[in-house]
Amino acid sequence: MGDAMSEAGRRKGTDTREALLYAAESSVLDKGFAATSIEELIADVGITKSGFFYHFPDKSELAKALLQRYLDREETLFDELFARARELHDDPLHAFLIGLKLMAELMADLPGGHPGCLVASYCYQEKMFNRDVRELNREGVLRWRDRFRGYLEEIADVYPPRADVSLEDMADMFSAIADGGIILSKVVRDATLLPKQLLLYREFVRSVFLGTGRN
Amino acid sequence: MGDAMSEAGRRKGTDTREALLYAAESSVLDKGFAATSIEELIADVGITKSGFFYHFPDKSELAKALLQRYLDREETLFDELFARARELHDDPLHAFLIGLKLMAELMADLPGGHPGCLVASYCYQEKMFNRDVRELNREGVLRWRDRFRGYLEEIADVYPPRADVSLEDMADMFSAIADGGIILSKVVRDATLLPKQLLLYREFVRSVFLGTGRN
DNA sequence: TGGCCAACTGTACCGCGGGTACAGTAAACA
DNA sequence: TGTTTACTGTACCCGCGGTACAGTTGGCCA
Repeated sequence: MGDAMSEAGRRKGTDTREALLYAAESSVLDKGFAATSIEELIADVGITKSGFFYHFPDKSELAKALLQRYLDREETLFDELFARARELHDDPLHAFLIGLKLMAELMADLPGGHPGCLVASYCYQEKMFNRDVRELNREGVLRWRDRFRGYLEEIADVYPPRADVSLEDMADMFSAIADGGIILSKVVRDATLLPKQLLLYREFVRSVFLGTGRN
Repeated sequence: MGDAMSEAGRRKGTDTREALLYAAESSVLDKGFAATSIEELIADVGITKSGFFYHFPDKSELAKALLQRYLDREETLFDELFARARELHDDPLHAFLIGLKLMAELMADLPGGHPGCLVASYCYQEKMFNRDVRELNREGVLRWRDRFRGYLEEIADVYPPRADVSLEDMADMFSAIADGGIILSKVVRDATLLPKQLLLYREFVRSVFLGTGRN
């Protein structure tokens, strides 16, 4: 497809594997896992069917590797983004708000809009996947929860929050808003909706710890 | 499967069609549209392949009918729920907050948790569907936006909101939270997460129009 | 009573794609 | 020189979407 990471200068095994995963990811996000044919992937990458089965014993191993790669990438993205935010402001609340702003800007700058979240994609095809993959998905979301709960608890030590909101639920809310915002953007075909939702979440966090400046 | 609406006392055409849609919906939400085989549906319903193609010229017509039916059902659910809320309180803000509470309770009472949102499912398999179906999906989400924006504008006439939040974005936020909350609940396998997210959205709406009681 | 029509069944067939099973090979490395 | 890595080539099975009809059955209507 003329994409980066297609047939061009490869060779050397791990590159082919990486190219398969790259091709598979966009196809899975567009059509779903079941409709992503191995034949299509090997055509993109320029190998034979035997070549595919050399790298992945079956299609479910592709699914697993794909999700693992996705979760790892998200993890390092969050690490880098919130580390950068912390460099820009030492206060945990303002650092977090800066991090959310950076995230919104990042999402706004994606050329064709956000390509989609593999966790959500897999969620709506869960019966296609074995226990391993489903557990991987679950652990991924729970790691996001832990990360954000950590940030929020650190904030709550400095800024006592309103009593009646659970920090765990607020942490989960980020995942919900992100996944929901991606769906919104994709279905309505308006790439600005995802960053707007992230900024609304930011507003909510602000109001919980700083108040609305009203009443 | 011993479900309601399987082989039992049917006959008479529209019932068979309805049974096919019923069987298709749960399968699509579990495995995705592509992995939902016609053979599986006709086995559930107890007809032959020819019988299926009598009701739907091809699989994509099944997809369309399925989504249409889903959107209609959601529409009447929202209508009834917020009409009931309006009966319980005449003030638009408090009626809306009651409506969100009712919605959260409804979601909490679903036996096996929320089965999933077809809009989200289709969104992650968009390339499988033709322009008709994609447009139907888009219009469905835009109708949700209009509905909630209507509620929020009515509220804003009485309770001047904080200047820096867009009512349209807040309306979209409901869809995002609902779809995100469903994904959260399904992936983590904790049915309480969806109602919790809906109540957090309720908190946000409250704080925007009534303030947090802080600062 | 006859005829029409809706709602199917039955049969037969095509092509694609996932998956299996090997045997063979070219290049890099040790 | 031999082994390992990363493949290619060939051949084949089966499930499933989809096509194409011809035939059947029960109910309603004239």
